[in-house]
Amino acid sequence: MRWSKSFIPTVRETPADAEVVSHQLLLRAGMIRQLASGLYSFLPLAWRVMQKIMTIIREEMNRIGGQEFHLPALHPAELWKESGRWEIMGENMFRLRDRRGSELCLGMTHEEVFTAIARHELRSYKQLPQVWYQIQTKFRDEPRPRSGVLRVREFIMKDAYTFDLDWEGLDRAYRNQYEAYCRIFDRCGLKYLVVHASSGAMGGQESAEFMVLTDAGEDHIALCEACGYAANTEKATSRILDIADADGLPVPEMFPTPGVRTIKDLEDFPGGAPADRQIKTLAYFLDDQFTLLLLRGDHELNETKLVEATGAMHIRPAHPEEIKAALGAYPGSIGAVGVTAYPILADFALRGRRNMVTGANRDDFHLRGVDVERDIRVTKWADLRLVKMGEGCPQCEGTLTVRKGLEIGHIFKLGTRYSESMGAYVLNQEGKAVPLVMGSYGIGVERVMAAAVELSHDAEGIIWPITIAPFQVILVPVNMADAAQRAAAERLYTDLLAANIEVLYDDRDERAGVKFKDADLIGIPIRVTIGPQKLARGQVEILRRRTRAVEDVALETALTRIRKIIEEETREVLAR
RNA sequence: CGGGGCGUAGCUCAGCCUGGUGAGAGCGCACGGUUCGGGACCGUGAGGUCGGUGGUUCAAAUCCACUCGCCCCGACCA
Repeated sequence: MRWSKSFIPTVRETPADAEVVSHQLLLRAGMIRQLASGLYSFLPLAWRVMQKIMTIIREEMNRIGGQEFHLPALHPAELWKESGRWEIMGENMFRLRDRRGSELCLGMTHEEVFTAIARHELRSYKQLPQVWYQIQTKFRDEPRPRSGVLRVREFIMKDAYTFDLDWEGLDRAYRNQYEAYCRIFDRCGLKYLVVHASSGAMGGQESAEFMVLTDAGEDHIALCEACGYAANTEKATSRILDIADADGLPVPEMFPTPGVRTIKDLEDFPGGAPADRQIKTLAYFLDDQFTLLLLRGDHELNETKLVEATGAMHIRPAHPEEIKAALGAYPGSIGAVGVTAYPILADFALRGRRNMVTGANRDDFHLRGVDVERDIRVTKWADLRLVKMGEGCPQCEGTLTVRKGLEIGHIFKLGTRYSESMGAYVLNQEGKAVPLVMGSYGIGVERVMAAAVELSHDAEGIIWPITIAPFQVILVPVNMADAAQRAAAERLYTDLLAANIEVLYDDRDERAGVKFKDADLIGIPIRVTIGPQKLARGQVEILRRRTRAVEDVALETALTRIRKIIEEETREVLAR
């Protein structure tokens, strides 16, 4: 490709509203442009990268027996009503009506449609297992699109679905996908982590996320260096030290705490208590049921765990006025002692604790000497706590650190969640109808591209892993006005093309500095420079973007050498 | 949805607080010239409904109201 004929609109200055590195660099490299909030156009350079990623994905999916489909993005509402997700997805789903008034939605994911195909067509265990996938656009009306291409409302996802007769089959399918994912991300040159995850709105039993560690990510991952435990904090558990409580009072005692509203206030208040001796009381509505949630004062609620523990579909914190009406006090003075009218969920960390301090349900008063199990009618104990940096690993004696991660892939063991709700059954060997056991597996294509940028860039621009780079080689004659340089460049260009090497030929009539800056910015792994001095000696210069290592080679042997370097670079991507 | 911020040339921004000078700068773009291995220099030029609507005023980019859009921080997910 000749640069002079290409559309590669690089920009010098970083656009003001780009915060994360991948957003800034993809914009500056002339790869993406924003159309509206959460909607991006992919320009030719970006599309080349995405196609390479998709090719790698296809190869690995096909390798494990995957069969590629292409399903509609527009779905009838009935399908989603059958699975129950028409309600669950709420505002995140784009909904519309056709001219006859029928309800439709834009697909957020494709469990429903694939299951609908499966239930019509799969009848016998003899047809199993099946591994189906597609690479297709998904629509999600995100409450807050952000970080460039990382969180958007329309994106390309590779989604795969497996159908098996039984759980052993699903385990195998899941394992295959897991390994395929590892190969995909390895080949894309990403350094990633596999973490235990919550399955959220997808439902199902077990799930794992593929994460790239970067501050641009939105997830928090708890890691143990000692044993390798890694979990999304939505799911993570931890070991915390037992606290030995002194004997308390025979009965809780109310005391005035004027102005005390927070855990911190009460710590500082004379006669108060350290955070780990306080009971934090939160009021939530769980599907319209007012509920009290109890945690240790220094612990934070994990809403994902709350949803999983209760099965609630919609949760929200209660408003101050609602709390006042229910308990007789405003937040800051509420507690669960003596409360019988509402369910009370308590975190395991409060079990057996005595001599605690909590709100008295009277503004500006607290209770001391509270023995949790004696004084509070807990309806359910659960793990509700968000793990924190520095707590103990749940699997070994190590310590957890918490780091930010970007989710690039997620695999789920769905089980029979969809096959049962949507009636996808096959006959087994005994002639008995059994629900298909399903798995679902997703990769965000744009995120893979952005993650590569987040992980691999420098002050000058992007450094693409050669496996997904838009071009393998960029050829830059330093001065197009020099006939000798131009002739040499044209010849090498023709040779590279003939050798099937992906080359971007910077034939623009620009100064060398401009070309070098642009080459660095768009991140082509191998730069071949043709300049006056070296050319006079019959040589060209080869520079590697990542290491900046430079070597001069004879013009005649350049092609061979470049081929060799491409092989080396490719090997290095896989080795990293 | 709650909180914060921003909309002036293709891009980055100044001007606004304290209304009134011919709406500006740098970069980019076009043309001419000199340059030519790390975003060159000189000259000339094109380019704007100051996000939109309404209002206040003799006078609005500037003040007020409404509205649209975008970004960032918190609850969702590839």
